[in-house]
Amino acid sequence: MTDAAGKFARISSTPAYQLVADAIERQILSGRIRPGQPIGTEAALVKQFGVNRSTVREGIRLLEQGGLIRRESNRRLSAGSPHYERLATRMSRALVLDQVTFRELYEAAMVMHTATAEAAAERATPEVLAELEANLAMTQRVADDPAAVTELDAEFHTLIGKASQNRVLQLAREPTNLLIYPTTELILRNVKQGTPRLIRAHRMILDALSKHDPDACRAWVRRHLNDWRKGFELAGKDLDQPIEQI
Amino acid sequence: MTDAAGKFARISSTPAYQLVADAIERQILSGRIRPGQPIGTEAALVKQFGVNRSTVREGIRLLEQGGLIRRESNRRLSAGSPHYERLATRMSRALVLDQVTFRELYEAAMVMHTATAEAAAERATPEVLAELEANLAMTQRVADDPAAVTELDAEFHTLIGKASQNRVLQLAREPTNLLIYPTTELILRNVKQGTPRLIRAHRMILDALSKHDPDACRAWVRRHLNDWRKGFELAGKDLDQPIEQI
DNA sequence: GGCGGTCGGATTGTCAGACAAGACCCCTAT
DNA sequence: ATAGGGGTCTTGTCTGACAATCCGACCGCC
Repeated sequence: MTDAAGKFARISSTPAYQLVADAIERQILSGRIRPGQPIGTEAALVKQFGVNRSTVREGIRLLEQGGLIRRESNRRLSAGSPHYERLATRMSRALVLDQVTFRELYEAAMVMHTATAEAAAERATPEVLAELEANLAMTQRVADDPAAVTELDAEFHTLIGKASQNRVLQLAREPTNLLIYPTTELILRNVKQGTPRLIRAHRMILDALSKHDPDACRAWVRRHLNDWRKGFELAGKDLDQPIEQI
Repeated sequence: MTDAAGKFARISSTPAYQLVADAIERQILSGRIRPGQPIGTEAALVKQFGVNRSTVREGIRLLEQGGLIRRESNRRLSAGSPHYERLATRMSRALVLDQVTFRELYEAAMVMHTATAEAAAERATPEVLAELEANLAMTQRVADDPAAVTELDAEFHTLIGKASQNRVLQLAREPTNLLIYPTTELILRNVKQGTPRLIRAHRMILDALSKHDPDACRAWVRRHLNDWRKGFELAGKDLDQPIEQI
């Protein structure tokens, strides 16, 4: 990017509130302030940085949205590791704004969900299996309520992510989960076979997980996702359409 | 907010600056304000929302960090779709703070990078192939500078993401890219065979992409990642260690 | 007529100070 | 010992102000 010798570096004066935010961020990332530990009061920060309270507050706001700082119930600010859920919503929002198509979503979900399921089959603990079992039982109980089934479906897949014990995969997967979620309800309402097929798929996936059988697990997740795609098309949607806002 | 009659309303008491941020965010997400379009001036927002300028500014800061709003060269604020790079750094930061291990990173990268490469083999355009070719040529030229090779390696993999034409996968993958990156240099410095093997792998991957051969592409990416893992262990690191900060 | 310099308005970044509403804390009265 | 009361601290919001900068318009000069 830097070419001929005569050019000078692009001048960029960083605003003070940005510097404040950077400083606090470094403190947290370097571990000097542990997650959960309270950040100083605004007055203290004013003294430390030697700037006005308004400036400090603007700097804090920069970090607050990112989740690096969160408000306790007391309104007091403390450092907090940004949790995945928040990041995931942000990611899916970016994808929506970028007008990603359902085909891209489907393809990516296929890759990541099968991989997660495979890992989960190898490592699922009895605790997670119990949670999944409870989830499935609840799904069967509310089978005639598409909204409830949809919600439980999302939870089911999040639980599989948990079972995989791979947080990188979990984070990478979560946005697709969020984006698939709103269409599931639409499908369940429009496609008769939807709910029974969903429950059957969950049953088989859970069985495969219990038996620690990665291949069966992968196969059924694949089938489950294909069902989703077919239901999507049956509901009269086009796969190459951009996904809509949530 | 104000209810004198009884204790009915569970007071949510959202701060005003948060409300301002939410309002602006809705405007952008709903498409009423297109990316790149300037948001009003602070004075205008003050008038619209009926709050003080400080409050408006705090609201703006909330969005600024997320990339929903960005400063033009004029310092003027305009809407902007948050781009992946920024999100990716946020995601990798979260993973670091969560003390994710290298094994998790390796496993997730294996899944997503092979899938991306496969998709890229099917869809790579001549333009991207040319970019990759240029990248590889440059890598060979600076083969004795680990830092430069590392940087070009990261770019190589980002280009493969681009070639896959799947933005969901691209976003999901990017954090692993960022996290692998800093260790690559370490490996290249400590392992003699590192650079030639890296170049050879890139060569083979690029050939497979050119021939639109997904299987070969997948195989070589897999080998490339295994090299990374082995190099990591050869450099005396433990796969089950949490990844360090960037 | 084209060019560069200058000026004024608009906008952002920063500051000082103030006040209300809660949250917190310590102290006391029962 | 516990409930209540008051003082202090902290955050959220507002008012007002000023410097730096940017932008556009205007003006004089070649």
